[in-house]
Amino acid sequence: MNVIDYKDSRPIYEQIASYYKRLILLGALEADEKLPSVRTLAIELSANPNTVQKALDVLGREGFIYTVIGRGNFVMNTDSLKKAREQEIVGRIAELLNEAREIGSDPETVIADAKKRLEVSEPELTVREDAV
Amino acid sequence: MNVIDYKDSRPIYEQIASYYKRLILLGALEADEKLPSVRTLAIELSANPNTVQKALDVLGREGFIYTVIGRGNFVMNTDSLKKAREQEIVGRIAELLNEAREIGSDPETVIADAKKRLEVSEPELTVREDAV
Amino acid sequence: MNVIDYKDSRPIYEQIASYYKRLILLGALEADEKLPSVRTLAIELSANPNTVQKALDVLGREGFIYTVIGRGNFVMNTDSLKKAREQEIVGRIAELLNEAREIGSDPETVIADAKKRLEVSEPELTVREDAV
Amino acid sequence: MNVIDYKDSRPIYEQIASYYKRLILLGALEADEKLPSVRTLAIELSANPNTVQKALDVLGREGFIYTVIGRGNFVMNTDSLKKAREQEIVGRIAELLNEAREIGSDPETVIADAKKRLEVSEPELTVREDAV
DNA sequence: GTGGTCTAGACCACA
DNA sequence: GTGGTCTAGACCACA
Repeated sequence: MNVIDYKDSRPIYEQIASYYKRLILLGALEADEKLPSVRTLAIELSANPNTVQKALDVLGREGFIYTVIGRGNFVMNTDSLKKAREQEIVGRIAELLNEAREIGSDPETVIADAKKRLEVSEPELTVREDAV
Repeated sequence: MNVIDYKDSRPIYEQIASYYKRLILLGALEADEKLPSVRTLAIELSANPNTVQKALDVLGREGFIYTVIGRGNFVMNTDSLKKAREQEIVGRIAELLNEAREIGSDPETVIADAKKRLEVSEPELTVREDAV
Repeated sequence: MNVIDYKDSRPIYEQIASYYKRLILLGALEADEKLPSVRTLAIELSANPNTVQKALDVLGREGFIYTVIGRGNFVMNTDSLKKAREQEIVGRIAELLNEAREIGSDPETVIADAKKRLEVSEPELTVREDAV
Repeated sequence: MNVIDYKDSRPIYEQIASYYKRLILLGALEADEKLPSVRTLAIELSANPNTVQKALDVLGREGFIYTVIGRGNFVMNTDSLKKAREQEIVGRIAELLNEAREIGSDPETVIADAKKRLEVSEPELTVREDAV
């Protein structure tokens, strides 16, 4: 699988963890779904089993999966995870807006510019723009 | 000085570089102002001169300071640096908003929540927005 | 290996970096090929590991190699690097021709003289130009 | 005078030497003309007298000026200097063209591109192009 | 094993 | 005095 990007400066275990965080938050993996074994994942991802184990440790520590010894790793229910991540995002954006203001940029302008860069994904809206 | 935080996972040279980037972008240091010498900084920051040197290398490479051998390090003009940083902030916020949308959060709500967390500094403006 | 020349006024780390830039641009090292480890290179080049590390930092920063911690340093794809270097060469020659003109030399003569000094490698082509 | 550029990475003594080399090769200073004293130059250039002396040392060593002890520094006759510089330029261009060829660029294309970047300075030619 | 960081201390060019 | 380079050697994160 093309999960690991060697040109990415982040460590491999973190890339793997990020990949699964994303799948879980997006709902691509359901709550209580079992993940493949460490060995299987290592083969699928072409990574060292130690590295995969470290990624799973991170996912467990951050509440994305839970482990049942002897049975495997399972996906945690994501509702609270989503809320937590949303709060992280809110906090991070607030920090960035503060910094922007500190260096003399108007937060509203920054927000407007950021919105322009949002990937299009609301077809109705786009259509209506065309209709005008 | 309390610039270095050993609990911070970032390397010391990067913490020092970040600290000065911030001072420079905020305008706390003026263009062409001379920084303290490497040796002086090392003492002030309780770091090794080599580590300070590495931090200054980073700052030089990224256009925050320029060096005159035998004279010292000087602060670069920050106009273009500020614009570049603003663009970084815009891009980062756009990424975060995209991620929020992916996990099912409304970008507008996220923005509204982030604004609430902005350090208060322009109360009248906020009030007038409500009044409109 | 005879990479380091102590009579050369350039620092050792830069000589090492230049050496590898050349190998990479010439295609002597292929994309994604692994370089020897820092420690191995240090022994081969008779330099200190820190110095080798600094050379690799330069190569990484300038886009010639990428690093996977715990795995090693790898050669970057060189297409864009070659184009960038070609543009550098064009710019440098333009500067030199301007200077030649300023001191009263004819740029065309200078170019013709420079061509005569090109290492011979396509004799037929030169002959045919004369024949035209 | 605006000879020294602190943002230039070259040492100050070299910037001063370059400045005078240029003036001499351009003919702006005539053969056997006397240069101002070290002290005077130091003031005019806002530089340290030691630094000015070092620049003059370089100019003397490379044959651009000669010193009469107790009388001052004088400009050398520039004919041979110009020829030497022209040969340096020819050699450097040849090196660059060789390098271009090594990385797969066509020397003729490189030359053509470099010519396009030459600063315009031959009005008649330009006019004729318009006339065509 | 592999790269990255840091300290300590020496030595050099430059102003 | 000021910055830049280099060696020696230790220690850490990562795979």
